[in-house]
Order: sequence, then C-alpha cells, then structure tokens
Amino acid sequence: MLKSDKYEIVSELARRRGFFWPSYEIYGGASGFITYGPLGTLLKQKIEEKIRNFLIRPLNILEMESSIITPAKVFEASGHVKAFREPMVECLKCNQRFRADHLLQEQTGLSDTQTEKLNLHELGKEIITHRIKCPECEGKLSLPRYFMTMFKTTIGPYSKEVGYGRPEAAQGIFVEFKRLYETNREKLPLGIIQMGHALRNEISPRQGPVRLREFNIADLEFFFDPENPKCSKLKEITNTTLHLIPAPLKKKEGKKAIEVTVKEALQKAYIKTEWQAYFMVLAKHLLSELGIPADKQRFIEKLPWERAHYSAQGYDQEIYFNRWGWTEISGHNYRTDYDLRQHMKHSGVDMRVFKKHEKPITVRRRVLEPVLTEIGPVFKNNASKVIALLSEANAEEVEKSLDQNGYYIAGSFKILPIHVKITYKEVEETGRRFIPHVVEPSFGIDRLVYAALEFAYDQQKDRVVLRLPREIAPIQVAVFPLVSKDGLAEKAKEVYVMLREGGFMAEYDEAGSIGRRYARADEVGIPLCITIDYQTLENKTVTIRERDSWKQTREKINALVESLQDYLNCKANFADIGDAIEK
RNA sequence: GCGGUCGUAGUCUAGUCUGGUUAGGACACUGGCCUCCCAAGCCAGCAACCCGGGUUCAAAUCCCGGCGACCGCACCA
Repeated sequence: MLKSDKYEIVSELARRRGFFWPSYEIYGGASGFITYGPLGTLLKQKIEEKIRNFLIRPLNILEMESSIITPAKVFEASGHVKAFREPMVECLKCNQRFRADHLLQEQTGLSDTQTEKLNLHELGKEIITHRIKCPECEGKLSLPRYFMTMFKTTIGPYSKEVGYGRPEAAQGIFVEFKRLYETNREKLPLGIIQMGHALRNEISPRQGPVRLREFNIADLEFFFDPENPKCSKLKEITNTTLHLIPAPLKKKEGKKAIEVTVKEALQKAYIKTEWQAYFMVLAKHLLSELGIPADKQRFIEKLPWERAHYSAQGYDQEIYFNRWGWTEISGHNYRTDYDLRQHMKHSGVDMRVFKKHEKPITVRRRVLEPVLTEIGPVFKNNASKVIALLSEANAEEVEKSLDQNGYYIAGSFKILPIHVKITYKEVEETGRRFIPHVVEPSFGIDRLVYAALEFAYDQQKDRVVLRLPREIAPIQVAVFPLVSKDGLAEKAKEVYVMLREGGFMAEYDEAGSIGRRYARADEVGIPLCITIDYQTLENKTVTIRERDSWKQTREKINALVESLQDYLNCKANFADIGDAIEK
C-alpha cells in the first residue's frame, strides 16, 4: 500500500475488480490495447451517457455512427494521408531516429513550407547534398522512410483497394454531411456527434488507457454559418470562468493558467469563435460532473505549428494526472470550412448550403456559365465534377486567369476559354450558398474513464473507497443480509430481485462479515448498501448506508425504489431519504 | 525503433548472485463453521516461475531471441 504512484494503484484496482486491463495477456500481451471488463464497460457507458446529456440535449445535436474502415480516398481528401506520416531517418552509428524534415530545417535553414513539399526521394537527395549528419554523434544517416501512423488495410479479398482505419470519427460526419443536413431539414446551426473506436498506430503507446492504438473517441462537429457566428446560448455562459493559457502566455517561462470569464476571453480574442467558447464551458462542466475538480483542469492553446493540419485555432483541455502531469483530455478546434471544402474538391459534390435572403435582391454581376456542350465531350466522366467546381468559382478570378494565362485551373482540371461563357447579368438573388464552418470538441473517452477512476480513488482507514459520482457508478446499490441465517438471506434476495426489476444495477452479497462486504462495495464505488436485519422481519424496513459518509438511515421497503431513484439521480440528498439512525 | 532496468498465483513477495526436495509465505478469492453494522476468528480449497530456443544428468535460477512493463530519447498531426 505504500506505492507512490497513483496510476499503478488505480490500474491494479481496475484489473482486480474488472474495470480494464491490458489486452491479450494470455499471448503475452499487445501494447496499446486494453479490454474493458464488466465494471469498466458500465462506467464507460455511463460516461457516454453523460456526454449525451451534456453535449447533445441542450442543442438538439444528432448522433450517428459510421464505419471504422474507410476508403483511402476519404483520407486523401481530408489531408490525413499526408499529415499522418513522418519522414524518419536513422543514425547508422548510434541508431537514434529523427524527423528528416526537421533535421534539414535545422542544418540548412530551409523553411517549414519548403521541406514540406519534398517527397521521400527528394528529402534523401537533400540530406546527401547538404551532408546532414546525426546531431548527436555526427554519424552517417540512413535514407529517409515514412512512418505512417494510420492503420492500412485492403478492402475486399484479392483487392488492391486501400483502406485506412479512421484516426478520428470526424471524417465519417463530414463525408455524410449532405444527407445529415437534409435529415435535419436543412437547418443551421447543426451539430452531429459520433462516438466510437478510432485507430492510430502509435510509435510507442504507454500509459495504459491514456495512450492507445485503438481507442474510443467522441467527435462533435458543429456546423454554423460563418456570417452568423453568434452563439445563441452565449448568455447562459458569459460569466462562467475558464482556466486558459492562450498562445502568447504559453511561450513565457513558468506558464500558468489565467482565470477569465467567457466574456473576457472573447473580448480579448483568446477564443476566436463564440461556439467554441460555449463548448469549452460544456467540456469543463462535463469533467466536473465526472468528479474532476476545476483546479485540475485547464485549456491550453496550441501554437500554430502544433496544430492539426485542419485547425485554425485549437485549445487542448487538460487534466492534471498524478503521474503524467497535465494531459490532454479533449481538443477544441476551429476547423473552419476546411474539411467540407476538401471533400467538395475531391468528390466534386457540392457541399454548400443555401440560405434564403429575407427579400430577394437584384444585383448586376459577372456571371460564369459553363458551356455544357463543350465540357461534356472533353471531360467525359469528370464533367459533372468540373461543372460543380466552376459553379463555385469566382467569375472575376476565372476571367482574370483566362485573360492572363489562357486557361484556369479548377481543382485538377484545365479550363479553356471555350468552356465557359462570362457575361454581365442582372441576377435576382434569392439567397446565398456557402460552406458551413465547424467548431469541434473532441473527447478521448478512455481518458475520461481513467480520469474518473483516478479522481474517485480515495483511502479511508486503510481501505479503498472509490468516490465515483453517484450518477456514473457502475453498480448503484448492493443488498446484504446482516447474517446469512434466520431467513435474512431469503428476505435480502427478495429485495435484491425487486431492485433489479425496478431498473437498478444491483448486487447481492452474503459472503463474510458485514464490514467486509461494505469494504468490497466501497472499493468499486457502489454509492449505497442496503442491509436486511432482524428489524426488517418485524416492520419491513431496511438500513441504507451511504458510501461517502458511512451514515445510515432506515427506509420502508415499499418506499425504497423511489428513494433510491431520487438519491441516485441527485434529486435528493442522503439526509432526505428514510429516517436517520443516530449512533 | 534505440538505450537502461525488470518479468514467480488475482495482488505483494521468498527463492535467482552460488543450477539440485513437492517453488514457501501473506493478502485476496471460493466453500463451510461462526457472525445483530464497517476488511474479526477457525477449517478446507483454488491458484504462479512471460513465451521460445540453447547449455546441462538437472534451469525459476546461466546464455540467446521474442513479447510485455517501467524510465530516458524520439513520436503524440
């Protein structure tokens, strides 16, 4: 019991009592995968339910599920195929590995954007011509090769079609955006959430449930009109405070979070969009509900070069873990219209939404008309893609390019002057078309599960009490006969069956002394224990014992279901149910 | 991937250096006895040398490889 490390203690408890453990142990284990046991599965479900209550209900957000295996095209479009790989070189002398592009930048002064353009072959050439050496031992370097952090597979037997395991659930939402938008009867703002597994082939997954190769993610994509970015719920949260470390502060030594109201954070542009601020507040509340105190939470802004390729502004929500210090638990990114625009470009499907003006307005403007009789024969199968691209193109830009270059590039297609007609037109505009912008809160569910356990872990007089908030406790109530004779066990089983049928996750235990059974129940965080004693046989009452206070109260059996419901849903305190027993 | 440390029941551990009885103990768990409210007691039981190869008459012990854990490097979009 003198272990210093909370992670070890909590993992040991998790393994012993069936919350989670490393997978495939009988075959020696496989790093980066965990198995949820019965209690862990329940806890995870309860946490997912909390996410639903907190994020979905207030805004009528829709939930969906898409597949994990995804055709390569999707991640080529989204930019992941390029961004999820790193060119690595290895020192042939000391075997250390480095990012090839970083070394090149450091030793030649080339810029980020310059090295980004280079492919593997070109990187290798540059390394040779600039005589790049190992920064540690000055040894010779190997040729660069890519380390791909997406799982790659083929789809179908004998097939050459490449698929990837999704590294985030978000793309499933973007890809299906049109249908989802129609399902929601074409209303904005629109929030879609997806919870499920995602895969990342981490180089060295450690830290148990905090860093996995297959993990559970909750991605919420919230689509809104960039010309109307007002958050309708802002009033409710404007005075809520957040612990923030905005980018400028982050660079300073001894960075420390500032506590600011949402109002101030928006005024000072620490947070760029109102909706993002709103979701950050929800995320803070969600974590508090899981038992994580406010002073162990903070939001830290990502510096431009730390951000994901799709992100215009990003905050990580972090939790202070006993072992690892500040650790990311959720990411809040302003993805702008990046993803929908990419999918529009690559698929040729128009991802724009149409919004009516209050009154139609008449404008005289340059109009571009694709000449279908010319485009059809030339582009054949791609014709509809070309037309979609042209309909989104700016007429003035196209005209300028045709004048200057004699052609215009739409996506990957070369448009010649005969393909389009550009005229002035009086157009009556009944509305406008635009690509919605997106803010995304994204939670690591496994980390939430672990965090709930770590913060619930407590010791009381040499024994473990898991102080899980009652709403997420996997087992809600335990039923014990005080002793297992004189008919008490039979009566206790009756009460147990009644509670299970009444919808509670209940457990029955008659093994060992009553104190031992209380201790066992405390260890897995059961909030209430019901004990059937001799008085029960006389007047049909039982004792209820509260995990956190060890106080007891007496309640009638026929009032039990209602009292327990009230307590477990936080509608009543322990003092409000039954008749307190004085000691 | 690299380097370092390590791997004995569910958990903690003795044994490993110096190869040699049936791998010992504690806690937990299961069954029984007992038990009128916080891990009491008694009896019985279940249960382990990470995997593979080598050396040897003999390997938990020595050697090699693999897997896993932890720490450091790198990585974490």
